[in-house]
Amino acid sequence: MTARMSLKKLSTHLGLAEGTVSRALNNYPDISAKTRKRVQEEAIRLGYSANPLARRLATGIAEAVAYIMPESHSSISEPFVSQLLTGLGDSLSQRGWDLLVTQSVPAEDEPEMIRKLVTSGRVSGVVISRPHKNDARIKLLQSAKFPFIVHGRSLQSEDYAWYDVDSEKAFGDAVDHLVALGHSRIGFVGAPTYYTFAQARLDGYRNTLVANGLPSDDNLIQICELSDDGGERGAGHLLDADNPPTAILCTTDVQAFGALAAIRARGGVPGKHVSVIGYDGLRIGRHTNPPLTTLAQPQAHSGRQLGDMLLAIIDGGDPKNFQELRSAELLRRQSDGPVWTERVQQAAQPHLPQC
Amino acid sequence: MTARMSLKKLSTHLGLAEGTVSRALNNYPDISAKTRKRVQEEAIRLGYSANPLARRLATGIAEAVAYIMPESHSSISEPFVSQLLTGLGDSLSQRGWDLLVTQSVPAEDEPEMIRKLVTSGRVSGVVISRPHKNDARIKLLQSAKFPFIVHGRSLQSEDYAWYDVDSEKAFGDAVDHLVALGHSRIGFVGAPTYYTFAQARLDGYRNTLVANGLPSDDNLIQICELSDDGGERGAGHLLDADNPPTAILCTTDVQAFGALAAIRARGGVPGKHVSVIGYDGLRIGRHTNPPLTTLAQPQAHSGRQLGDMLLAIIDGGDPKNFQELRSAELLRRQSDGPVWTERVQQAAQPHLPQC
DNA sequence: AGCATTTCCGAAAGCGCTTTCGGAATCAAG
DNA sequence: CTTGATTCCGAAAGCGCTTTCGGAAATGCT
Repeated sequence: MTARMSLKKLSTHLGLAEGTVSRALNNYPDISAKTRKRVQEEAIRLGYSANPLARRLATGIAEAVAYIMPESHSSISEPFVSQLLTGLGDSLSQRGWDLLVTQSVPAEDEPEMIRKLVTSGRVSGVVISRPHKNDARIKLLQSAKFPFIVHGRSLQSEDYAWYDVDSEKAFGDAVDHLVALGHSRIGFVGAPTYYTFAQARLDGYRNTLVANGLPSDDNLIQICELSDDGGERGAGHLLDADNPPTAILCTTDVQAFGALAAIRARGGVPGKHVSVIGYDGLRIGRHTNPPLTTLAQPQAHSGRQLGDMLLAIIDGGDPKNFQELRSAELLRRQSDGPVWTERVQQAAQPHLPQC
Repeated sequence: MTARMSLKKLSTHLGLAEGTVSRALNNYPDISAKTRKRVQEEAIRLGYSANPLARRLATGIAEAVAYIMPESHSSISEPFVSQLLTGLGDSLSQRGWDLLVTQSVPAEDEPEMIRKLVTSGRVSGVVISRPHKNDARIKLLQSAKFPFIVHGRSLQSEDYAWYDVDSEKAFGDAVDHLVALGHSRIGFVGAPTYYTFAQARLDGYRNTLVANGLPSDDNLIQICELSDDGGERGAGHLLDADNPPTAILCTTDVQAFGALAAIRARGGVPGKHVSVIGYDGLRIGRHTNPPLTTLAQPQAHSGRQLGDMLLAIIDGGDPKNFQELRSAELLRRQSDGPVWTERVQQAAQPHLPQC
């Protein structure tokens, strides 16, 4: 590999001052069209491109944003991270910016990590996932007046940018759907409610229950961790109680996988004896036993969207103008069905809705 | 946020020269223990830490490495990416280095992207995944004498660093296992063989077949894409042919999920009528129908390992000394079983091995 | 032709650090 | 009390760019 071309070499080669060449390359208006053309052509001919580190130091623009990895309690790799990063990378690469991935080290807490990140000047903005209802990171970034965007929302979400899916509404839809299928005892496998999304989904479940004239029974609610094991435990408790639910709503697909297992372990057939509905729309849900009915969020391009919005904010846009709420749709596969009774069973085999 | 502390301010505050303070902070031996202590304490008291961009420019060390995202043909998000990044991040953060995630933009090819990345000076090393048998990226990095490590191997792997799992051996083990269960017609759902891992797994399958005195029949081999749909198509072709296999080996778990679906779609019971074995050890395989028997690779800390090795190479270590071959283990769940025959069925219900 | 503009480029001062080099102060030895 | 060797720190030159500023050259005007 030949010695890297520098501005200095390029400028002496062209017989121009460094500053002139720099301005020509950056399309300053005070450079004649002729020399600008000459400079730019020679630059690409010699394969010159400015050293990003030097440029960043000189301009004070980091040309990079950081994605804060969600804390991974249970070493469950988040299935959405890869997709989100791809989208983010797409968005940033159009501008030639870098995507950093960071996580807090065990020794220090996350706000401290973010504080260091922000003050270090390594990045121009950050995106965070899975905010808590009262998220210290968000407050920190707000008070620092640092550009950021949230994948999700906290309780007070008026003053910053976010991209979220209305999971409260989604869970309402799911309850309506189950009620329409005849269910009146609907269980809920929740996640720790310091997560905003966990609270929202619980609210959607509860509120829609009452809206349908059904009681909201706390015995039908289990809060457990965001893993298949968590879901299995939670659903297990529900099923083992007196007067168990005939349907179970789970906060995430991964939990729902565990719920399916819990039902099968007790000799039941999910979708027949007990309905299960998850949330996320993971493709992998097509392969569970039975295929999982789920609330599918349109996360195909959420990363792209987050990136574009963050860039707009870094460019000076008002964060308040970048708040996007998408909605999830019920994707019926085979884990939901009409409420099961002996009568129905004798009359006819309960039909399984098709995917 | 108060104005960021700079070396200059800190040094005038201390009544020392900038250079002196810098050397004190960096533990140069020519600074007296007394002043060094004074400087370091005052630095942390005032919350000073060097601007990374300036340091990187001055030292010429990028203090960052890049992870090249595998090309995502089919928009299938790779389940292992998240875990790998976590491990990589762990390793790098100990040194305070950054982790960049990059991918090639549609407009340019991957080697070109890597060339730019390397010459830009933004990173001190790169890690790449899923190498081809004859990988242009590897050649490029080798000829540039740039520090890198490969997650996997190419055909010629003597001269660079890699971390890989012996999937040839793993597939041999799987064939032995199936033969021991009585199978003699074993199908193979492969991936494009420009991927080294795809070729290795195919080789392991073929060679072990002959080693067991069985013919290697090309009609039992289907090459298809790395997705559940690909696996379903491939397995479907196998099953629809004359004299179909009684067991199917799949290159990845995701493909195996599709194979399970193909069997079920034809009225068969995977693990009973037709055995299926995947590769990856994805946790999600516990929830398929039936739970997938798989070759589990110990990828829990592969990211960490890759990071540590790359750092050692950047520090001047000889890449040849950093080659690590791990092995995968057969994780029996319920998609494999003895070869199915009418006789066996009449004699007794085929038993399903437990997870 | 003469003056006021405008156009275009060179020079220089940073950006915030690191690192080499040399000299002043300190020390031990004669 | 010298001398030579050490110890410790200051000064300055970068790293490779950007950007402001001022002036020379070219242009417009009357």
